[in-house]
Amino acid sequence: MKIGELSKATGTNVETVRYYERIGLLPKPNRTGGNYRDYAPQEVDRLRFIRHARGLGFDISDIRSLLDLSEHPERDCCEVDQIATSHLASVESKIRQLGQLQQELVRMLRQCRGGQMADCRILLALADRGLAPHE
Amino acid sequence: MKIGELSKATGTNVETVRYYERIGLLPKPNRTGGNYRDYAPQEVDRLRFIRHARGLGFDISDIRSLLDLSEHPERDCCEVDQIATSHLASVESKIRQLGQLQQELVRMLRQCRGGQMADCRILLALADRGLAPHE
DNA sequence: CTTGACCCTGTAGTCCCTACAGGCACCATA
DNA sequence: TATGGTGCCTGTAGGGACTACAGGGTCAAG
Repeated sequence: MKIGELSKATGTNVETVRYYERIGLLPKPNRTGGNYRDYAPQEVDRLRFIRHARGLGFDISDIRSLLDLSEHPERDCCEVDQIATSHLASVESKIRQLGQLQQELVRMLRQCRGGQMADCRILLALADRGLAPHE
Repeated sequence: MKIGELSKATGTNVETVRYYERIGLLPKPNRTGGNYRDYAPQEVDRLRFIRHARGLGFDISDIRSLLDLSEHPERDCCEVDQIATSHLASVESKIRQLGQLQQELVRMLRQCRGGQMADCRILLALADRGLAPHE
């Protein structure tokens, strides 16, 4: 299976496949006579796994761990649980943060009554306090 | 006012201040005899504005526009409104996406009953389908 | 006069790709 | 057999928004 087919089968950009190989997330495949990468069918699964995990926001080092772990079927799966749990926590904290941003943006926008820049409430709101989006 | 004071007054990394200057977000300040940057007080406001907007997730090019607009007090503020509105939309869509991720992660984690890697539901869930986090 | 905190420039690294440039390999068609 | 088009190869640079040095200069206090 050539890189283009793997790419299509998994919905992954060809450049990304080569990138994953470069950083060691995908093993180096065999090569054909013409020096083309020649993938075994199970690489489709591995790459789907990677893409799905990336789609869920796991970072590459998490995925590296998950793949490593999955290659030791006899070991306990609590490490996997840990990675997923901590990722969930970070997703949830991001949701909370964004919720606050959203509220602040809504508040800013509600104050805008049109008019001139000089009185723009949005710019005022942005300028007003220091860093803190909270409070 | 030296760069370190500006940095403290705004809670911005010194390197970041120089970076903003390099990309033209902050004007080039005067220099002292010893070639130190010497900031006028209003730069504190400008930098606070920038950091606040960044904290709200506006990207640099948005901020550049907002700053440009704020320098034309006679113009209509609807462009500002537009930038903020479209940013709000993107925040809201990010929130929706993350909400879906969260649900999928929770679902995955609920299925984990501990045990061995070979039966790990989380790995299964990650491997199972193709790309789609949805459905 | 030396120490230490601060400042300077310039460059490289981070993360996760994406996008070339310049060149082979392969297959179908004329 | 020539040719064209597509796909593949390597290697490198870019992007966004910083961050982190290395290798120096400046300044105030002791």
